[in-house]
Amino acid sequence: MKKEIPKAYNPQEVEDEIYKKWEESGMFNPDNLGLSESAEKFVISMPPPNATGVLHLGHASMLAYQDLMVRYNRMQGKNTLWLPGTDHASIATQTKVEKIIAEEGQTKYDLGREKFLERVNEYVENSQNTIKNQTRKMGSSCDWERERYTLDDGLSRAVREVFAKMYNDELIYRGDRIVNWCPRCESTLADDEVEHKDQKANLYYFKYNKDFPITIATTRPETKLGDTAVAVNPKDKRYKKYIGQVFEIDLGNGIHKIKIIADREVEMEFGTGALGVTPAHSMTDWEMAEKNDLEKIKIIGEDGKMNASAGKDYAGLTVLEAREKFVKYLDKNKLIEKVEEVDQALSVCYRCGASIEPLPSKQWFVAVDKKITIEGNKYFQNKSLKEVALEVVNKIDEKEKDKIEIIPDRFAKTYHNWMENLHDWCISRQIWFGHRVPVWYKKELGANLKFQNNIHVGKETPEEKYNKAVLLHAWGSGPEEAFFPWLKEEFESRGIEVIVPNLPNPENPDFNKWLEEFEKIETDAKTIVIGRSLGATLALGSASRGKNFGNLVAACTPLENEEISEFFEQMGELDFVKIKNNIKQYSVIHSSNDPYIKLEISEKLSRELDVELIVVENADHFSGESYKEILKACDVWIQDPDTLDTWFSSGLWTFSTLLDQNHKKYETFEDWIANSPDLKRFHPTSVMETGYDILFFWIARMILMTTYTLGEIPFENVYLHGMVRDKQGRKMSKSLGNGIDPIEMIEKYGTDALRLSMIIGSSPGNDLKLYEEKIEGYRNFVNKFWNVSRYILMSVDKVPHPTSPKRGGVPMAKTLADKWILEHLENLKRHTTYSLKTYNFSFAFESEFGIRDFMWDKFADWYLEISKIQEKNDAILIYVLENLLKLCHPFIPFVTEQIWQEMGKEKLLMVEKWPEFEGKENEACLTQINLDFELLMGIITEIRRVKNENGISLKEKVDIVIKSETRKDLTQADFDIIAENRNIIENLAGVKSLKFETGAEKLDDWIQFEARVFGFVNVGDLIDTEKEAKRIEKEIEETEKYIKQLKGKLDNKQFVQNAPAQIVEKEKQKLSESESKIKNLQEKLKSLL
RNA sequence: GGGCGAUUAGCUCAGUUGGCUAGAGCACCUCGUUUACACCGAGGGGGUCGGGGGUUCGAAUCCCUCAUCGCCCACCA
Repeated sequence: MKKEIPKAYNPQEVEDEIYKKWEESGMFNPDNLGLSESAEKFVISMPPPNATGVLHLGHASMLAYQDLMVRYNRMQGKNTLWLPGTDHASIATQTKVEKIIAEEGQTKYDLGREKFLERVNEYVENSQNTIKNQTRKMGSSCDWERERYTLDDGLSRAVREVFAKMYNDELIYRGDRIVNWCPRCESTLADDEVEHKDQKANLYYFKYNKDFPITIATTRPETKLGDTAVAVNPKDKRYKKYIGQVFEIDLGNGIHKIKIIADREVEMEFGTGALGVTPAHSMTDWEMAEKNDLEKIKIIGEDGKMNASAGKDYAGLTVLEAREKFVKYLDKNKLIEKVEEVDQALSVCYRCGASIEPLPSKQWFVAVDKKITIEGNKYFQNKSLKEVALEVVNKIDEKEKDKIEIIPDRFAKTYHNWMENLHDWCISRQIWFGHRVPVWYKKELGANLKFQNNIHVGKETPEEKYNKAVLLHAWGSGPEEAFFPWLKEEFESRGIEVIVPNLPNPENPDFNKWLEEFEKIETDAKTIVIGRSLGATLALGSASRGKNFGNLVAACTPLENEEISEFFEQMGELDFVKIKNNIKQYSVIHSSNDPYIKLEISEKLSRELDVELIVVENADHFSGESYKEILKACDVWIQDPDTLDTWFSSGLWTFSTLLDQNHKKYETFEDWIANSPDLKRFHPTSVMETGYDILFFWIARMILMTTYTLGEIPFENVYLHGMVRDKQGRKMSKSLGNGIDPIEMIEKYGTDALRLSMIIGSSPGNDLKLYEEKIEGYRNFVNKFWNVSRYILMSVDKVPHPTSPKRGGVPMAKTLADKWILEHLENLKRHTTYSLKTYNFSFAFESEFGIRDFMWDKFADWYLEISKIQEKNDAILIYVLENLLKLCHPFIPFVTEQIWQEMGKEKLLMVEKWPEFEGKENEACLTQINLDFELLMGIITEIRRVKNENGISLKEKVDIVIKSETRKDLTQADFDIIAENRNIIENLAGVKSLKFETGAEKLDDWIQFEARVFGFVNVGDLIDTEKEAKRIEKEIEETEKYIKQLKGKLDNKQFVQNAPAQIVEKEKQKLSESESKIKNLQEKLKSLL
């Protein structure tokens, strides 16, 4: 063919084009692979990258491993699907956008829920595009036609359906319990979203008052304002007498009853052995309070500030301010005994790092311990979610085929341990971005609602315009001018008195005074107070805790006048007076996305609701219809304002992505599941490949949700990769400035090089160190491969197609070198296949019989050099190259495909068939051929060495004598091999004439190669005899030592008796080889001196 | 406090059920402008396998212990 091909591989020039070719071929989509129905499947659900920011090395490594598996399996002829997508990542994304708008000087309350969500969606769309393009850059062969996003219409319905199903099975419930609260995110967190940070803290020893008999110790004095008990160990003699007694204390926020209780959990050695119990603000204390029926006083609000219950001295202060103030108070009253520095594990939010406040709150939970039976579900027969999740995963050393196998299996232990200790999962989040909890509350008019807190006041309150409006809550948005005065008029025209109370001065709010005004309003049931949505920069928060503000109506949002008018007409139909008299609060949201009006209730308020609730399985039930229908259907429908934990939707990922996205065809969930073709074809997925850091967050959730919903495991295997770190093993982070940008590396070294640098040296479950020199090294490998191909394509006359002449597909080998390279190629096929099958990716490439060694050392450095000397065998060159390209393709798809195209192939390498081989895949199969060839290599290397060490140029031709003095040396067959391949030795080692001398009587004893070669080569007079003699002396010395060792071993009766016969035999052989070697060395030494 | 992992050449790592005089790549030293490749070729040096103890004929590999580093879990307030 003799082609002109660039001297160096330039990835930048070809990668994009190749990717385009792949994508346009349609072969990423399994439907186009032309496979039969019965073809084995291979499916990976791509762990959806967060819809935030850009692709980092973690994603890049994940894509490299997955694409490797996917390409390998596709070439194996499997029905291969790699389904890509993105995750909305509620808290992470929301936090990110909040930061962005903060730079513009705004908060989410300024924008309101809708405008804010618009901003989020805008942001998401943008970063999704970035991620998608970068995923392509990595060469990912995923099916873009099946791309999904967790907020897609179909996936969202799946979320609602599963929620409803679980609710009906009583696996989802609403409970008023202590939860982890992040004051920064203003949301609850699941237990595993809380991180612990070690830090020093002061442990204060003090008494509540002078008369109190017990000194307590705490690191959080401010919480003592909510104490209702002191716990001691029942065995503690010091306090035994007090157990059961009740003391009254006053810390400035009213009289508290403190009961002395006994609890075995209390450590006698820590502090004073007495623990002040704060039920509302400590997980431990909460449990004690439950057991002992204690009062729970909530003194810290959702905003992280002290509330009214903490007393007027503390209300409105941050926790830290309150702590300082309270310590001062204790100090002033001489109640502090001592202060000690202790180590403490501070709970912080895994997203924003803010300190977590445990708070009691009404939230939605998934019951993990409730046993249920589901018809047609083989797992759930009187079993709990937790039990099933434990049951379907193989333990270490357990290898049941229909169970999930975790690789590496040590993580199975971690999984089981974690799952066993799982508590009910709190799934509601006070985040705006995400799947809204699909629960609508049917408000029975007349129920008593309690207004909570969360009155937000913005500085920009247009006091002049509207006579000081009250802002009731923060969502909704829009031009107040559009509706506010009009709304007031509407009420008044209906004979309702409207009062718009004064706002507290935002600069210096006197909340108590302001609250008093509200108290007054409450007494007048005919009064309505109109609120208006506005940004909240200042929150009243805890100061208003527990207050009933009476009949408040908040109307938010950008309603047009006519709409408002229409709305109130409807309200009239519903007996507006009745509503007025009974509904304490509601708000009206008009969404620009939806054609209907929803009736909603303020965010925080809803948690205080105690109303009948109705779960609506499919919100689309309402869509397309006007709010009239809603209003007709029931009195008032209020959707829960919270959204679901992002892991709730990701937990469905393997199957929600495979459900028919044209979901409106299906009326019921069961119908949808049963009739989605992709779900039938591709679920359960084959491998879940992801980082070990989300084993609990995600893997565990998928197992829970999928076994429950489908009665099927979500995946057969879990392959966990490690984290990418820098050369020192540190995490890559912006603050350290040690991050590597994958895109920058791709531009510099090419995608293939980057992929290899992440695949090599990585093993399941272990972290990977990555640095630029490493990537550079694999760039060199890629270039070497390029040049090997270049040489072959330039020197071969034409690419035979198919390869011929052939013998079972393998071309005829003429020479020893031919046979040798073919033997090793067969071995490489076995080795690569076995390694990939067993997930030993790095091993496939880097080990003794791996790809690197074959391509660079055996093929390029030996075979190609020999092919320049011997009669050229085009068929073999092409055969080896083609096979090597196929074997390497999953690792380095771009360069291999490019070479394949240079060869003039019509079909894409991507869909070529994986090389076949005979024999066992996990055994190296090397024969006499290999030993013979190694003899040649050994002789050549020895001649080169001697020449090199004696300053003789490799090019300079010398005379060489190969001697064999003893009968255990070279056999006649060996001499035949050497003679046959004499020209190779002469060319590669620079030899003028090659002579043999043998003193052996019999040459048929077979012995190992090292002994045969070492010391035979004699280059005569050309060497520095003194230097060479020294070297040989040293060698003799070492060999003698070795012989002594071997003899000692063989003289040991126990060794001969106990060791397996073949081992003993091996040792004997080694001994005879060494003895022979030493004789040769001595002989040589003699001839030198 | 509990659990897991790591510790092998200057660096990054192999070393699969215990059995080649412990290997590779990079770096290093010497030599080399042979039309595939200097992103290369030839040759070479370099390790008490973290320390100590044990099991065994035999240990980098199995057991115990100590040390250092890293990670995960946990309500010592």
